[in-house]
Amino acid sequence: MLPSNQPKPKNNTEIAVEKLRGLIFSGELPAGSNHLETELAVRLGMSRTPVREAALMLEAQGLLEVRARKGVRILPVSVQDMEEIYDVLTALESMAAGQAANAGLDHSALAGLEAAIADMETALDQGNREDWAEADDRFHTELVRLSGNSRMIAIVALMADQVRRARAITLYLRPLPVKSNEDHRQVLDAISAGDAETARDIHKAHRDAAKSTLVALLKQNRLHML
Amino acid sequence: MLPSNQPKPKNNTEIAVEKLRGLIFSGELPAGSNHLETELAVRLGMSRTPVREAALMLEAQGLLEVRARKGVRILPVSVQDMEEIYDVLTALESMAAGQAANAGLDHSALAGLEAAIADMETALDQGNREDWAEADDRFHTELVRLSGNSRMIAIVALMADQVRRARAITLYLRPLPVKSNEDHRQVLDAISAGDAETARDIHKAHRDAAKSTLVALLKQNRLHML
DNA sequence: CTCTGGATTTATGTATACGTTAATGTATAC
DNA sequence: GTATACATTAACGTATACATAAATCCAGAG
Repeated sequence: MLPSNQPKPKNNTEIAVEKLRGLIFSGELPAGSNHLETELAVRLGMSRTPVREAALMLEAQGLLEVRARKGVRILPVSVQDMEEIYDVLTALESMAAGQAANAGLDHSALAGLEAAIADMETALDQGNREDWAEADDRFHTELVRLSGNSRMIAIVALMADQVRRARAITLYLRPLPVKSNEDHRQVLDAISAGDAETARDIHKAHRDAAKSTLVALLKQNRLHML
Repeated sequence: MLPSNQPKPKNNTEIAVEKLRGLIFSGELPAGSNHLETELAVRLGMSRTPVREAALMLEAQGLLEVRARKGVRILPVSVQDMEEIYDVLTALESMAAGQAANAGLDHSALAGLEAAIADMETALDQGNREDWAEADDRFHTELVRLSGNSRMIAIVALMADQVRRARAITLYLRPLPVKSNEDHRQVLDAISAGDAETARDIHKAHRDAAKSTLVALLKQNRLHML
């Protein structure tokens, strides 16, 4: 079978999950806002059943909250939430970096990381923060993907989702991430060299620094909720 | 308000989640088995709607799979699954151990860990594997609880759920966990001493060893699926 | 005897109706 | 003027009916 790029037929519940995620990330359903199931059903052009099922799934993913007679509430992300999420990401990604170093991956297997770093550098030179953020995200996703651990991949994706809005806001508040790019390069070098401990340690330090920077930024700007 | 031990009123979906979890862990719904929604609804004494919603939630938790026209399938846990889960637990718990060491916790805050270790030692002396497993579980849960990271706590609980059946089976196959108890004690000592790096490293080594033991045991006994 | 095509069955996916319950608003008593 | 109790309302939780699509079964041809 040829690689089918056909969008496989999805049921309405899956469609509702995707649409709601889109509405949340785009800010059309802002953090803290409440929405009745009926209202969302009309908006998505389907009945309450799939909308309700989608809401329950998104609740499990930590994006919203289903409350009796109050509708679904889009969960805001507090500074404390950000700290929690960064810690989880740090723990999992650092392990992934160590495992990648131990896996003895050849050059081609590391091409994804290499490309992400190159793109980050290009974006940085051009001062294009959006592109940098995309490539940075790609680096972290790829790092975890190399672990081959499906649970790790899923958890990291979930956590990344939860901070997506906050990152978009702080993207233009933070200093240009020059140090960050150096860190990424060092992590890749350690993985190439098969040095698991260095890969782990550098990545952990990188993430911890990113967390500190972000938290300080949020507090400076009085952004306690996002 | 006095501490209300009244079981707070739960809706049928929550009840269905609990009952289904119970049926899965008890083995009444064995790994790999398929069950129609209607059938489960009759069994739980409610209509399909809450059963279906519960199934979707349990699917998000990785305990089963909802397939169109094939009913829900209780997911078996393969050796590879166990490896993945142990790696996630290792990463998160190790970080938690390090954070606990850095938190400067006093003796009373560590009482839970202390008690768990004491219970493990008692159970070991008596050769009571069930009690040992319970106390071991408590140690790991408590370690993560000390981090105060609600996401970490939730993820660890989820992962622990998925290996619960497998652990019950291997509990009587494995050698008596003498080394394990020594490890726990060392982790607690490092936390007490505020030595984050040692706490992290020892705990990681402990978990990695546990994973190796378990995987070897499963393969020796041809238990590829649980 | 095997394989193919179509009819049939059946379980899910979805819509909808209804009961339940909590929130809101109003009226009355203090 | 305030507080309380009751009526009203509105949204969810649940049951159920129905549409849809896949799996099964059977017949007929090769």
